[in-house]
Amino acid sequence: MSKRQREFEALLTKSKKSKKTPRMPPRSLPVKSRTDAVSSNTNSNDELRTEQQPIPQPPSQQAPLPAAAINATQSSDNIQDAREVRRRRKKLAKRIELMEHDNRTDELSPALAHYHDQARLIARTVHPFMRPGEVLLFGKHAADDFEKDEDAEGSDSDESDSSDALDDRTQRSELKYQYKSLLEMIPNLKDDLEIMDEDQLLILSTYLNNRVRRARGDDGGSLRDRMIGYMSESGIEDYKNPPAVIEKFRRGWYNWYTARMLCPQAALDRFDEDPDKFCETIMAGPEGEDENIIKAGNFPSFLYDQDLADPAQPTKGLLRGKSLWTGPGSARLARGRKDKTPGKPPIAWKYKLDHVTSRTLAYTAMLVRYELNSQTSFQTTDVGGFDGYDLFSEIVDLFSDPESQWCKDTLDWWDSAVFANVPGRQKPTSKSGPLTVADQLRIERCAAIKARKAAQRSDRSIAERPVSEPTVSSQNSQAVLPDN
DNA sequence: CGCAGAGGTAGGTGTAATGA
DNA sequence: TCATTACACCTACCTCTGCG
Repeated sequence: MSKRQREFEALLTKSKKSKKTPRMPPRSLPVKSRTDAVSSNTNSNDELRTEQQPIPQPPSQQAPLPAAAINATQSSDNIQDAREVRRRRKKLAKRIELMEHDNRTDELSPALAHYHDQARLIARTVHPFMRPGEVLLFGKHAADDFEKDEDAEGSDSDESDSSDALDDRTQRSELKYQYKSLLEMIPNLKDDLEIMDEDQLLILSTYLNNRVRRARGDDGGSLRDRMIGYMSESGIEDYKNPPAVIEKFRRGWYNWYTARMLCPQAALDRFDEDPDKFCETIMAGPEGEDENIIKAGNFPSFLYDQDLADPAQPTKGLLRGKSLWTGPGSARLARGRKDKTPGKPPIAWKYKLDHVTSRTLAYTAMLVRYELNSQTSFQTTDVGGFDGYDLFSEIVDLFSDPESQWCKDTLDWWDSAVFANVPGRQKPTSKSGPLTVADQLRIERCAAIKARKAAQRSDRSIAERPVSEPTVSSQNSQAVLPDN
């Protein structure tokens, strides 16, 4: 564990302890007491405040300045600023109070509906195992170091860098990405963090964490039984009639149906030769040449479209599967869900997601992997040395070069085969046949916008390097199409 | 040992949209 | 307007863990 990570852990632990010490039975706590607690907590804010963020005080408590130094305009500005900070603090305290209430009662306050929706989207579009507390602490205390990090990333990495240092940089980079995503998704977060104290941060973290966990649970549940239905489409005669129900503890390597889906695509021939022997090898803990056989980097067969898969080309047919995002009714439709379909709209419709990102795909893959295995409680590790966290990272990494042909083809496929009918989405232009005038104008318009954005990016590039990850979709950044 | 909280599951309920 | 559909997500309940 890196030094910085230990510092985060210590801060997180400290936050938890400081919260637990004065904990009272929440149900018996009268509303007034809770209000008092929230407002009194704002004082402990001082402990965490950085030097760059002076403590705003009401004008009456500010030390008097020498009369000669007082500029009338400045004085007026100070009063305005202090009022503004007081106003923000008040609003924040109210919001945190509601969150604390929701945390305690498991209710959903209507005033926080947007926070609730965005929080549920975190697991789905940023990281299924995000620890909001760690990310927020990182952002609050390390945001100033971002520039230094980016300078360091920009310099040629020293070959003598230890793997620990590399891990540390990777972790920081991931935390930075998650923090920036949170800023995009959670309303007012940047402003709130500036004035938020330790306890408020903990309440917000718990609020986000509860919703991340629930969204993950709900999505897993909705996939659980659908998975069995999809098996009948494997195309292999022996696997076309799976049992209607396979209990969770009988999945994984305990039966051929789920085992074949978990088997690495590259090892399917070996699996088909003797499925029982293959399963035994995995469950006994693969050794020697087989040690890495089911490591996350050897992508399991369920991630492939078996009609396209080609042993000579490991990426062919990869990541073209069914959709969590457009609902089960869409899984067998050529262009995804129809625009006009009875029933409550699925996730992609609700959040206006009109394309996938590496992270939404990785999230879905991880959930499916878990639903196929025999574990009865959610864990990232599984028999045979498999690690779900690695699977997530490996899939995100597949898209690290957005210019690669595979990356473009895969995202194009998702655009046309799954998200083609999302309302309000730009319809992809037909690749064959003459373009209409509107098509030509649209292409010109897109090209002009792209050129303008590229120019703006290059202007900013000195002061601010772009995050390497693809943009996370959110309600605030809807309709961002991948650059392909 | 009891309590509280975290993390999980199953099943019921709510709801947005369609179409008669 | 109302029945139907197909989904999201809420609720109740469970187990496990940490703490006093």
